[in-house]
Amino acid sequence: MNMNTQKIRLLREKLRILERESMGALDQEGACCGLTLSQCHTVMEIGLKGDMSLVDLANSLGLDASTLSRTIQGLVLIGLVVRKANEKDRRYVTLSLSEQGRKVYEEIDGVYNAFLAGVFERLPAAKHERILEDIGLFVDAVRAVNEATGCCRPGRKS
Amino acid sequence: MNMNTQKIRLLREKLRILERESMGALDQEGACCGLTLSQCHTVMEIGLKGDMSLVDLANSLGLDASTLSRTIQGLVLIGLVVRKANEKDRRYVTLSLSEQGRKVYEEIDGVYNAFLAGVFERLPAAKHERILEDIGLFVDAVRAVNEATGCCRPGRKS
DNA sequence: CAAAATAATTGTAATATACAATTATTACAT
DNA sequence: ATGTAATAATTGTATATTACAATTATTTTG
Repeated sequence: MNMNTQKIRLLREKLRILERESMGALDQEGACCGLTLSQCHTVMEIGLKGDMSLVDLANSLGLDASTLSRTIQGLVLIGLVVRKANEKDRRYVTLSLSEQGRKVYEEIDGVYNAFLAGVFERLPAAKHERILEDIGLFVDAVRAVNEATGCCRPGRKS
Repeated sequence: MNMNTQKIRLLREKLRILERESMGALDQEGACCGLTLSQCHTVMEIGLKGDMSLVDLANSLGLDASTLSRTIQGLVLIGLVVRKANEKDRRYVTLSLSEQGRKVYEEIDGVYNAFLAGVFERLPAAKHERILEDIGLFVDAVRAVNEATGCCRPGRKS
C-alpha cells in the first residue's frame, strides 16, 4: 500500500470539485426543465429503474417513504407520474412515468449524455477507454467499502 | 470521437452511484460528528481554503450570503468558528476556525482520508497511479466544460 | 380468525435555502 | 470634499425538503 496521504488529499479535492462545482451544476441548471431537483431525481430514477412501488423507490433514492409520497403527489399533479393501485396487493401503488413524464426523462437523459460527450471531447481519444475503466473500478471499490462498513441512511438531509 | 451512447450511459450509472449511494453516505454518516451537513461543509471549506470573508465563503460553497450568514451564526454559537471584523475594511468579517473547530476539521478530514485509503486497498496497487491520474483528467474536463458553458448557481437547492 | 406486519398517507416540526430589504462601510465621480 | 454608488453582512419572509410519528388499509401468519 503506497497510497500516501498527499495523493489521497489531491483525490479528495478532485472529488469535491466533481461533486460541488461540476456535476452539481448540471443538476441545478438546465437539466431539470422546470422541475425541482427532488422531482427531477424522482423522474430520472423511475425512468432508469422502471415501474416501482413507493417503498422501493424511496429505498432506491435513500429517502423516507413519507418524503417521497409528497414528491410523487406533486409529480402526479403536474402529470408526469402515474400512480395506480397494485391489484395483486392493494397495499402497494405502482409508480410509472406518464407519456409526458417519459418525454421529460428522455430530455434530461439527453442533456446528461450530451454533457458527458462534451467532457470526453476534451479528453484524448486514446485515453477514453482507460478513463472509463478506471472510473468504473474506483466507483465499484467505493461502493464495496460502503457496503462493508454498513452504511447508512436515512437521517436528516441537508 | 467514438464515445458511444452506451458507454456514456454506463458512466452515468457509475457517477450516479458515486454521488448518491457512496460519497453521499459518508456525508450523511459518521463523518459529521454532531454537525448538520451544512455545518460540516462549512467547517471543511474554511479548514481547506483558510480564513475568508463571508461572501467569499458563500461563493466557494455556492450558497447565498444570507444562508451562509445563518449557518455561520450557528457555528459561532457552538464555538467552532470565530467571526471577527476586518479592521482594514470594516464591511467584511473574517471567518476562521476556532481551536475546537480545527480539531473537528481534522477529525473529519481523517475520516475521509481513511475512507479513501480503504477504497484503494481494494484496488490493485499496480493500478493506483493510473486511477488517480484518470480521475484527475476526467474531473478537470468536467470542470472545463462547466466553465465553458457558463454554469451557474445559485438557484433553489434540493 | 385474531394479531402482527407492511405500504401508503397525513400531521408535525426542523433545517436549508433564496430573495428582498436594511444597515454599515467604503469607493468613486464630479 | 461630499454626495452617490457599490459592497458586505444581517435580518425578514416564504418555500422546499426532509424525517419521525401516527393513522389507515391491506395482507400474512400463527
